[in-house]
Amino acid sequence: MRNIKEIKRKEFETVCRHKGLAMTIQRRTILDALAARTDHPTVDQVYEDIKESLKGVSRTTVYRVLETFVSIGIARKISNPESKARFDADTKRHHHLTCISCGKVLDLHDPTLDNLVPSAGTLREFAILDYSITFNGLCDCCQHAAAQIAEKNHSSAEN
Amino acid sequence: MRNIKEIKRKEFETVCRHKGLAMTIQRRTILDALAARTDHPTVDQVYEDIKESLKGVSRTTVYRVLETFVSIGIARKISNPESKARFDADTKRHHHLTCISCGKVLDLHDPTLDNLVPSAGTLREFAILDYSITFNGLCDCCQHAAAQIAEKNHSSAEN
DNA sequence: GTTAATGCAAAGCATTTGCACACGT
DNA sequence: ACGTGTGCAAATGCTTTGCATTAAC
Repeated sequence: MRNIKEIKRKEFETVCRHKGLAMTIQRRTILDALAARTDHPTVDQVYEDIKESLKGVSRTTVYRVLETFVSIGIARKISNPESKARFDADTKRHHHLTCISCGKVLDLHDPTLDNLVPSAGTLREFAILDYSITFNGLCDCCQHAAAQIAEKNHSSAEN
Repeated sequence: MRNIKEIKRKEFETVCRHKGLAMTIQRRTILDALAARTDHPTVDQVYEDIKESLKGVSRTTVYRVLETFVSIGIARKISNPESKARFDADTKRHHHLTCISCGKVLDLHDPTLDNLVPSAGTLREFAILDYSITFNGLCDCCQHAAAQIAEKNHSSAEN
């Protein structure tokens, strides 16, 4: 089994041939950049990642290409409470750990969470196609930062 | 037991006294408007709801007041892939049914989904504070609309 | 009377759009 | 060659900010 980048590229080429989409350098590069990250980059983060290797590329193109990926099903726009969109090349069922302090979004693959079904009575005529759980909390860094602040307050309270 | 509006107002008054926040007409009115809806309104929708009864209120105030509500814990900003923030006065644990066709977000209260814990091995140094499940699918209306289109295609295929 | 909250207008980001040019098929 | 995709710049939409005024405590 090849790496995720190779797999995504194949998937993309198949869809392109099927739908008559052009395989431009921009689309290839942006797909590679997206597949290389597991932290759900924003449009700007993807742009930063590719602008060195693809001189002259515009932010507009990154916006448009990412939307194209979502519409053909090889990427997803993930829900988050920030004011900017975040994208994910992983379209398999998985869940998210969202840091309420820094906004980082981590993937959580956990088979024990992959077969939830709401109680029959709670669903009124709604046909579920998929679902995703968002766990909100504090990531490693932010926990340490919070602990340091608490520590500081504690020692100054002692003086 | 009184209605949600009364309950929210009491909750708000308690927090205000505790934190020394002023109970302005704007805050009361915005809280009432938010508590009166179950469909996760945007800032603009709240503004539209109150501008008649509170002449001269500004959008800026609605933005600031809703953020205040989130920071004191009497409302939540909900995750969604749109580019605008949506708010929810229901701060109890609950889940969402999101229609991928029309964008509507319905609440799902289901105790069987309220005590999920990820497998120990899957969590790397992340402190979970809360979580919410988003079920994506088709609401009643959109299912019917889809069925009608399918029906139409089927009968024209017969000709 | 103090301090915090509001309203206004302007600024700030993220995102979208129109149009001419360039590129992939 | 044709039509789609891209780059640029301007426009749009949502949100935030600075500052003077107003209102709550």
